[in-house]
Parts: sequence; C-alpha cells; structure tokens
Amino acid sequence: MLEMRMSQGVEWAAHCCLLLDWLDEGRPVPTGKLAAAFEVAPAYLNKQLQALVRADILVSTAGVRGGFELARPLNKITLMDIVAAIEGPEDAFECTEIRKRGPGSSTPERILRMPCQVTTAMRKAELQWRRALAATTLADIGHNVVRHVPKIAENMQRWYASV
Amino acid sequence: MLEMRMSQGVEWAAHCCLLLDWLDEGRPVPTGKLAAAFEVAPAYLNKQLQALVRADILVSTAGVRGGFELARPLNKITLMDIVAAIEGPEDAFECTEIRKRGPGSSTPERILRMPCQVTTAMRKAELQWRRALAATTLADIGHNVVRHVPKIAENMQRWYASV
DNA sequence: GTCGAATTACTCGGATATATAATGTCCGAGTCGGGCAGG
DNA sequence: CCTGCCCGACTCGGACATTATATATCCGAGTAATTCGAC
Repeated sequence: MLEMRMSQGVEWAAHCCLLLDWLDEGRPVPTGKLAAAFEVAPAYLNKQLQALVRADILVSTAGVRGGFELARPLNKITLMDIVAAIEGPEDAFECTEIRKRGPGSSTPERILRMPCQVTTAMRKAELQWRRALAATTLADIGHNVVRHVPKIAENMQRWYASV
Repeated sequence: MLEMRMSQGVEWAAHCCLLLDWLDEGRPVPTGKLAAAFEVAPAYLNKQLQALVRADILVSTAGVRGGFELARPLNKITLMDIVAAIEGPEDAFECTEIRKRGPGSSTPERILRMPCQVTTAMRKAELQWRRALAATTLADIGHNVVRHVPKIAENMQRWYASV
C-alpha cells in the first residue's frame, strides 16, 4: 500500500510559531533553542524555518544574538500559509492529461481544450481542504490550547529562561 | 521548495474505471489494453489495478481471456474509494506529538491525553476534503464527460475493437 | 572615563550526503481455451 | 460426429530494481556584541 504523506516540517513549523508567540521575547529566538524545545534535529529545523522566512511568516536575524521572530501576529497566520510555505503552492493531484493519449488523441482539438473532468473533481475537493486551512489561524489553535493549558505561555517562558 | 504529491496511480485508476464502463465489454479487459489506451507502463498499471481489486472496486480474472472488470456500477464508486484504494486510508498529516517532547513532557499527564490542537485543525480540513471526495461518484464525472463528448463510449468501443 | 575599531563567537543560509518512498520492471503460478485422441 | 483429457499460451500477482523525493548533516558568509587600546 502506498502513502500520501505531508512533510514533517508542517507540524514543526506550526508548533514553532505557537512557541514563538508564547515566549514573547523581544529578541530573536535561535534555531537551537526551538529544536531543543521539541527535540528535533536543529539543522533540519533551520531549513524549515528558512522556508517560513521566504513566505514572510518569520523574520530572521543573523549574528551573535540572531534567530527568528514572528513577522506578524498569529491571527494573521493561517494554516494555509504554513502548508503553502513548507509544501509549496502546487496541488496534490497532478493531472498528466492521460485522456489525451492513445485513442483520446484523435478527439477534436476543440474538446481537448476543456479541462479534464477527473481533475476538476479533484480540484474541487482540494479547494474545500484549502478553504478550511485558510479559515483557521494559528491564533485559533493557540486559543484552544490555552483553554486546556492556561499556563502554557508561562511554562514555556520559564523553560526558555533556564536553557 | 518541497512538494506534497499524490500518486499517479490515482489518476490512472479513475480513468481506467471510466474506460471500463464505456467499453462495456461482457468480458474482462486485460492490463495491456488499458495501458495502451493511455500509453502508460503496463506492468506498473497492473500494480495499481491490483490495489483496486483489493479494494473491491474491480474484479480480476486470470487465464487466457482474463483481465479486469468493474465490481459495481460507477454510481457506487466514489473518488474517495479510488484515493483510499491507491493512497491508503492514512491521513496526509501525521502527528508525531512533538508537543510532548522537551519541556512539554513535564505537563500533567491528564492534559497530554487530550488531542494535539494543531492535529485537530488539520484533521478538520482533511475531513472536508474527504467529504467532497466521498460525495463525488465516478458516474458524476462520467456524466460530465459525456455532456461534452457524447460519443466517447462509441469512440472507445471502436478503438478497442481495433487493437 | 569615553570613544572607536578590530576581534571573536554565534547565527543564518545554502550546498552536500543519506534514508525512504514512489516508480518501473521482471518472472513465476494459475487458469482458461483450444486442440487432439479416443469412443 | 461427439466427448473428455491434455497441452499450451495468456494473464494476474507479487518479488525485485531503479529513480525521485524527503530527511538529515555540514560548512562557509555575515553580523552584532564584546574586548582592547588610544585619546
């Protein structure tokens, strides 16, 4: 059996953004600290954070006290933004137009111009997915977390001060 | 940039099912003919069709006049069935529970039992996707095609008789 | 004591390896159809 | 001529390569803080 899987980077990115919000440092937070917070490979996390910078979700600062900061508040960052930043803007279903191959190649050119109906249906489904992702901000998710763990920000700040 | 992509097999599978319906043979259609219809690698297509058999979308017949037939009419086959058969039933977003690692491990066990809010949001979005896929049958798609190319079945039957 | 420049340690960024999954190929087991012999 | 058995060719099915992608790592370029010296 095969498996359509999303990159781990999406999960890492979302949690990192939430953590950056909770820490609420005035200064950049370096990759090493974020990696330590989730016990993941620092250099690989760095790569994902670079993608978030390119998507204007984070801003990076070089130098001795450098690191990453949120480029805008969490209520301006949607899950769609995160997914698009890490996975790219392409659709999951890629149409290779096999309908045009073989005997299909002899159908009138006027008709071949019309979109593939299989692809159209797939696109509609993916659109629903993207709609839901775009409708959810990281602020929404953070709010749900705080509802269950009110002291999450305080806990994370205390931990950050100790490392 | 990375890329979350769905297997090509999904596209092949959908088009093969449509073709099987249009051909409307009383007998099984072998892999070779289906592969010729779309100019794809026969052995690899065979692999995808096997998955459809395991999912009870097609039935296979061995032997000299063997091949594949639809296990049920197109209005009983949804895009969700196709995707699940080829890609597997797992969610695209896989939660690795990184919230429990690092400082998160010291939070009360009672809270860690609750689901990850990032994952919950992702699941909701995927559910919308699955809903749309499950709401679309291959009969719907086939109907849309016939609307633009009324003679599609006749064309395919004529081609099939000639190969 | 204050200012400024060189130094140094730290961080991001991209180039480079490795692991894993998707893609593609090949060969064996099974089976149906036809041919052949016998009645 | 009809019937039943045997043979052979064709097809699926899964095991086996190959290629592409995701994962992981490493090192260089650049920067900001710090230190050291001069005024």
